[in-house]
Amino acid sequence: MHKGKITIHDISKELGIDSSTVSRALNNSPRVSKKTKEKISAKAKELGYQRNSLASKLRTNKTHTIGVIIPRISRHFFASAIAGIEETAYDAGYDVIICQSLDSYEREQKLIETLLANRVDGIIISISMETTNYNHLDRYKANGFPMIFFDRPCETEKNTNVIIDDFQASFEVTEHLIFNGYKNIVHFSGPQTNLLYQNRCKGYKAALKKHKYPIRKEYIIESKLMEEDGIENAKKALNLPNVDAIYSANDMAAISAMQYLKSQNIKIPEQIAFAGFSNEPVSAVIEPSLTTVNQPSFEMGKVATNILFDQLNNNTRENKTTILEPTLIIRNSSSKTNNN
Amino acid sequence: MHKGKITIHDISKELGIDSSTVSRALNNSPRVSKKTKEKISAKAKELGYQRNSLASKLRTNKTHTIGVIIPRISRHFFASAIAGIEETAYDAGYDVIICQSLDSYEREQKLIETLLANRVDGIIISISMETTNYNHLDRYKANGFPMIFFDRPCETEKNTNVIIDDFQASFEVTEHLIFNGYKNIVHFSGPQTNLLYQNRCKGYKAALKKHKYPIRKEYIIESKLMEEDGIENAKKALNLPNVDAIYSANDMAAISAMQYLKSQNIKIPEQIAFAGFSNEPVSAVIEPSLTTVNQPSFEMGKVATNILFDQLNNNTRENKTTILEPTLIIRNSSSKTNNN
DNA sequence: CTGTTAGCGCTTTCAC
DNA sequence: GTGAAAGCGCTAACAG
Repeated sequence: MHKGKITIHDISKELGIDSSTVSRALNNSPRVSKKTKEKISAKAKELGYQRNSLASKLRTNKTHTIGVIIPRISRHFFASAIAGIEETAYDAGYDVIICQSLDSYEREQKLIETLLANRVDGIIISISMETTNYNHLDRYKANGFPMIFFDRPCETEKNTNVIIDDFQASFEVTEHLIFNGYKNIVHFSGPQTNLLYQNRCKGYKAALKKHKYPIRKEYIIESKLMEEDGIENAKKALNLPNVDAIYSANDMAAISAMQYLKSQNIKIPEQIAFAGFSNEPVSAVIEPSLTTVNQPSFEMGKVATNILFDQLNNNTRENKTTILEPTLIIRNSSSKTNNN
Repeated sequence: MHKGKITIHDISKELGIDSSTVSRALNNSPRVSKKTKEKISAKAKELGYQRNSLASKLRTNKTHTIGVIIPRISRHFFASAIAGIEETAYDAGYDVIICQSLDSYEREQKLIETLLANRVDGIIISISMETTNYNHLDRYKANGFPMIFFDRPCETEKNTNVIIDDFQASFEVTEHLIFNGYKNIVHFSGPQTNLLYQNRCKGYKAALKKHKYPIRKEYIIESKLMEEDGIENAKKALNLPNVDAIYSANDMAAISAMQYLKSQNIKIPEQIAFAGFSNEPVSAVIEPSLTTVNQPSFEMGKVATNILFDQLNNNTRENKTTILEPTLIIRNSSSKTNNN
């Protein structure tokens, strides 16, 4: 019986082979004979040897691990992005550590510290909505630590971002509503702390402007990304005159708003048409007529990871911004038929 | 300028203080004077010192990290359980590594290897649906490595499990349907590889038996936990005569089945009543009349983590099974009114 | 093909 | 209150 963990030295002693050879064998070095390898791996299995990655990582100064920080895993968009990240990473022999910031700046900061203390090789991050200054990031970027931002852009000139063209997508979905006869389009926006919601808001305004529709401040309803917000948003929208369409740039608000409207027996899209950003499969279930801009979440994850690997392998750190194409999903014709 | 990472030795040299003192100071040891501590932490900040957790963990043989393996983060139940785990762990100063098995046995095995190689202090796991033998777990449990199973029970006599009483919950929801006048209740079940779905199935049968209703094999429809399965399930159910209620023990199947039925304009619950397990908030949105058994996912996470900490702190490994109470949510009266 | 040796960055006795 | 020295488990020159 052995107390504590088995090390290569235990194998070494039992076999009378030096621990360096054991190490090489276990790493499948070509410089060890097949016979020795077999003996060693047999003994390793017998003793229940379990490699100590910490020691290995410390020694080699390589962890083969990437850190991922996202607001919440429960959001479909992020869960799907993670799937893309993991697939790409695992294929390349990398491990992935997933962390949630819960959209808290403080937590985000701590997570970055922890990931760096654990010497991850790079970080893929979608910054929290509370994050308005980037001091906690600049320090590491200055040292050439690879950081890839996705979904929520971060100073696009100075960083590597993987995003969609939020302005354009927002413009198109708004115009889609206009083409279908809707005039009084409420916009549910998100926290204006981040470029993402700023750009979506700009796209909405630009579409209105192009078609010479008025831009009314009270028609732009801002909120956080919480489920509760949707109900508030819906109530506010109902208090406005003549609303015939809602374009929500914010999944959470959209879904819970629809839920609320339904519970009040306010039908969608007969009285109100919904359109908006959403990767939540639920939205289609709640309202099959919903028009949505689906972001390529899985692909985003893959692309971000590949860019990170590029940077790691070629030791480059260029700050390019990659823009992916979203998909406008028009589930059925939701034209406005009655002109009241 | 310094190339590479700053270590305590860099601070030590710059200050002419031994690295052991630097280490003590950085760990806030009471055996270092306040003045020295201040000097050291100032210099650390100045140099951009970033502690190397790997070295620390290797040396102390303590990682203050727990591993969590769940099938998928995108499932609301698991995302919520993770929230409970993280909250408890962070409060205790522990880090959490989240991994998804994607319900693959092979992947689960590898993840366990990786977590153990990284010397996590314990693992909280909800085993994959493909997992039918526990060899990959027994080896570590035999060594006294702490493993807490939750949601999906694993050999309850031999392990520490945190579960709900699936039999009882299933019995109650089935009986609830019976009390409301439903007679021909289809049961959507999950993979029979795991006790969980076995027990839910038994509960269903027991309720029928108690009320002297026939148990018909074709009324029990088994499937995996995939979204696609729901559609198949729904089709199968529609082919059966006289179905007036469906009790799904499987969230995914339930949701996509409802989605399918809706798309076919088959109304719920007028022709068919649904009831079942679900922590997905969406279910309430899709069908406000749905009766569901909600599992205390967040609490499960907290409880599992606390049990793990108990075992770690008191160095005990008793195999008790903790049974939590689910909530039967009856959203509105879904009695069968017409007796056709 | 295998052994010797040094050291990754940190903590922790043991001295003083 | 601080320093000296050893070592966690592993890998990687360098020899032979």
